Amino acid sequence: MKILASPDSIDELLIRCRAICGCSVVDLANYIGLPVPKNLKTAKGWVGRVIEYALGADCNNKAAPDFSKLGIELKTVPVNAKMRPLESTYVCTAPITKQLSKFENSVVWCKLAHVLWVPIVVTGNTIADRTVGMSLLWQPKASLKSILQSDWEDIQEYLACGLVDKLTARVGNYLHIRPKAASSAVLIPWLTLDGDYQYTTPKGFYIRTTLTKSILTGVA
Amino acid sequence: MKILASPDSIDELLIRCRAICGCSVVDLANYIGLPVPKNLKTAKGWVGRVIEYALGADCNNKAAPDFSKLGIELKTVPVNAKMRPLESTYVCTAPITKQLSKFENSVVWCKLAHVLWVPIVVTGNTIADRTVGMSLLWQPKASLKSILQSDWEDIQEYLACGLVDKLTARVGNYLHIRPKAASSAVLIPWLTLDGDYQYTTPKGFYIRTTLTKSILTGVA
DNA sequence: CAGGATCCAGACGTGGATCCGT
DNA sequence: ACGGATCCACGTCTGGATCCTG
Repeated sequence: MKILASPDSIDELLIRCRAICGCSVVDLANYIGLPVPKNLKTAKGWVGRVIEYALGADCNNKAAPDFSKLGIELKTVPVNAKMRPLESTYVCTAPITKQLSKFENSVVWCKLAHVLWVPIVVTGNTIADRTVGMSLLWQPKASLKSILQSDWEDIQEYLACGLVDKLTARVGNYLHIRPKAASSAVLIPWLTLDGDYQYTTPKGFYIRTTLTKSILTGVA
Repeated sequence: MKILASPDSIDELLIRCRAICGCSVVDLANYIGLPVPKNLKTAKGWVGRVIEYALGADCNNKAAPDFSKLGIELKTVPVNAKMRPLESTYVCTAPITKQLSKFENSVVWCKLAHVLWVPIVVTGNTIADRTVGMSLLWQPKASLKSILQSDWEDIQEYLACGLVDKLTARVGNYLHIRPKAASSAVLIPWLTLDGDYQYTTPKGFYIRTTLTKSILTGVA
């Protein structure tokens, strides 16, 4: 398999982005030497992995940004022909205990502060119907950061108040919470304000398509 | 592979122990359907797993006793022809942060409160030279419990005082600390009293052969 | 169509212990 | 001989996301 080193500069990263723009994801995978699954039902993260390899992201690195030397996070997002995002975007796992009190120190902000968005244009139902779009290196404007922070603080508020079961995907303007687990059967304990244990499915932070749409159109 | 249910009673467990007493470990593994490695260098925990299957211990159960219905922990211990233990016995991982303040609530005590010792008689250097000895269902006498507690408290003292690097295998009469990791390259952070981070290899609680010898001879 | 459910790969942690150099 | 180093299996967790149903 062809392994690319992590890019040393933003210029190098952007050159790589231009190089894969327009490519079919299957062609990219073949070039790299990654096996191509029949469909994405049982390989949901496969496209993301292809792009990681194609751009030389440091795969298998935990809490660090994908491009560690540059401090940049990579996010692939499926879009239709009009560049409208088809899915919300996973950001990171959400501890169901209260996090750090400052948004700036949160994993969410760490991930979203500097992102390379790689749109994947979806033109049909097969895995062959996915091509790489034009990448966008992005940092949130101050106004957006405020909204994200406010969403994040709202969510922390639910946790601090022991309202885990009331914390649904409906909470949050741009940033919200969704289940993140192998299935709804996976349960983790959390401590209520009464000191009792309750159980809930693990959660993740996601951003809504309304926001990714604004990002991809250059509005955010 | 032949899977045995967890025993429902101590009698049932002891009957199983008698049934495998005298058996070659390789024969047992073949009967169960477990592949036999060439040697133990690269399969160090293999004998323990064979005995788990042979007795119907709940494998793959985390903090719980091996025989969950009975609250009994299973320990295999290699011994020579004179029943002298050849190795110290691993008890559990040792958090390098201070544990609970009461020995009775510690994982160490939880594991050692009720143990089924299965001696494995080692008569040579090959994997074929290991046969199951006579098992011993055991609970520590009060006098021993005091010593274990004292050892455990000494160790907690080192941790509380931020003396992780001074906490070697020399500390403790019967219970002591040893490295427990894939290699000495594995490092975990710990917080010194000064608030600094330092790194150390993960540790485990072990009991010395002097103690297991006393146990197997019925003295402890 | 959005909220909830689900899926894979690979890293990591833990329980099972024995190896090995001084 | 014993203190420190090491090895496998396997369950769990995390990062990568998309599926699916009312």
